[in-house]
Amino acid sequence: MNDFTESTNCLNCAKSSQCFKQLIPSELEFINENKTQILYRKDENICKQSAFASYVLYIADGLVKLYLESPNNKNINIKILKTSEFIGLSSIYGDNIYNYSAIALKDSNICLIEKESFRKLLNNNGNFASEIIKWYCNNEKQLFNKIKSLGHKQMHGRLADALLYLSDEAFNQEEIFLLLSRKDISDFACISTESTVRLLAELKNEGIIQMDGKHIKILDRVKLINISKKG
Amino acid sequence: MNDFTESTNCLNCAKSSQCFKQLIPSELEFINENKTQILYRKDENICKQSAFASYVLYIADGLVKLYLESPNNKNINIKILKTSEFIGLSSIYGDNIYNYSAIALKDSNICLIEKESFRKLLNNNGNFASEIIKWYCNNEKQLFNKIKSLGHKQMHGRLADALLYLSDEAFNQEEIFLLLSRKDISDFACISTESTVRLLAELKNEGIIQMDGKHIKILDRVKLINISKKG
DNA sequence: TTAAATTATTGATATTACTCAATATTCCAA
DNA sequence: TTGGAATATTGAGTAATATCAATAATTTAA
Repeated sequence: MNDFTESTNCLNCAKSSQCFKQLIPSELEFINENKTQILYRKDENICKQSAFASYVLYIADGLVKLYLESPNNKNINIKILKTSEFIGLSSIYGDNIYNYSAIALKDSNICLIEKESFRKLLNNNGNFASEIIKWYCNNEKQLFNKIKSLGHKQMHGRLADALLYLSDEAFNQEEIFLLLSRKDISDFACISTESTVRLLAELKNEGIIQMDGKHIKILDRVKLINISKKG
Repeated sequence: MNDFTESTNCLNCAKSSQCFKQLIPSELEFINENKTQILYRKDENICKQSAFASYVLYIADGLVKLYLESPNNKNINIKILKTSEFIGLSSIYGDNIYNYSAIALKDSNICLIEKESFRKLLNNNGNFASEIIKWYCNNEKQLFNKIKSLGHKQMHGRLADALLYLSDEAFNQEEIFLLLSRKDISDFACISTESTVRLLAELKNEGIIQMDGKHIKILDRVKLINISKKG
């Protein structure tokens, strides 16, 4: 963590998102004055669905799981966020509450940015706002993929989608699966934990994945994509 | 339709969205020069999933169904858009293709706005961009609701969600259900058409809805909300 | 290190919801 | 108006998947 103590100043932050590059120095200074950085330990709650949202959160360094909470402990995992990503962006103009919960998958440095300041920057700097819109374009596509997976696919297809997502090269250096329980995986696929276990065993038998405890590796991505397509 | 012939000029368009109010006259003029208005007849395709997206579409007047296409005619209906709403916003910065298909539920006047011009405005006018971000905040919330509905709810809850959405007061003057087939309703709930028919009959028997052919009216919204909550 | 708690696994069963098939109804065009 | 196509409805059978229960393995905390 020590290499980030130096970057608590936004002006020379090494983990800056593309959108911040659109800001002029005085604007960056403005952000810097209206943010706090907090270290969340693994498994700590970063934000809670339905809670009052005063800040936009930015992952200076870390790994975070976003999920929707439902009654009966039936959560839905939405995605895993990495360094340089935002949490709770939509609270800027939405209901002033977080629409989801977030938990640290490993120790994470999170910047809390005053919502009001963020709004001011959006209004004053169209390039900055455009970058945020860019983020939303991509975000929407991801949510559509989730909806497609949940809408009409059955177990096999859903789990394939979850595994493909979690093994995406975007997470290359992170051993994501080591940080997830079977329930986490099933909450990504939105199937029962028992079904997840059974299907994972199947995939292992078929040589599509390699599995040893929490360690899971995709051996045959093409077959997995086919399972996903077949639904 | 006739009362819109006069508003093909953006500067005095009566159906202007909140975001356009952020534009100065020269910017409105700029939009006006880079858009075309087209009348789509009921049931006509307005945009097609995966097709090349050159325009951002704006509903000057009409009613449009957005849906995701999957193989096997298993579509997923996402939402119904009314006058003053955008279609295909995310193609501005995304993959340059439409992420969904759209069809006119009734005759609709659609403005096709050059993507490049739209981008230019976003970059130059933070207030305009902020309004678009506002739209995205709300959009995200809706998609999360969809995901919650599809993730762990079973038939009854899903259909309740679909009916609650379609009977929302936001559509007050539109007799939405008259424009939808049973398959449309089931594609909103993501359940089979046969199940939809059976459940609708149940709801009618229980006095929760009134139904006569395509005409459906919610009689007991509270009970429907309970069904939705119970999942 | 050991006991307790949590998580993972497996099997059997029950529920859910789809598919298929048959029929009825509605819509549409000639 | 009338026949044909599309849509809606109903029933029966089946496939998919969750739940429950029991056990095993792993993790955690004292």
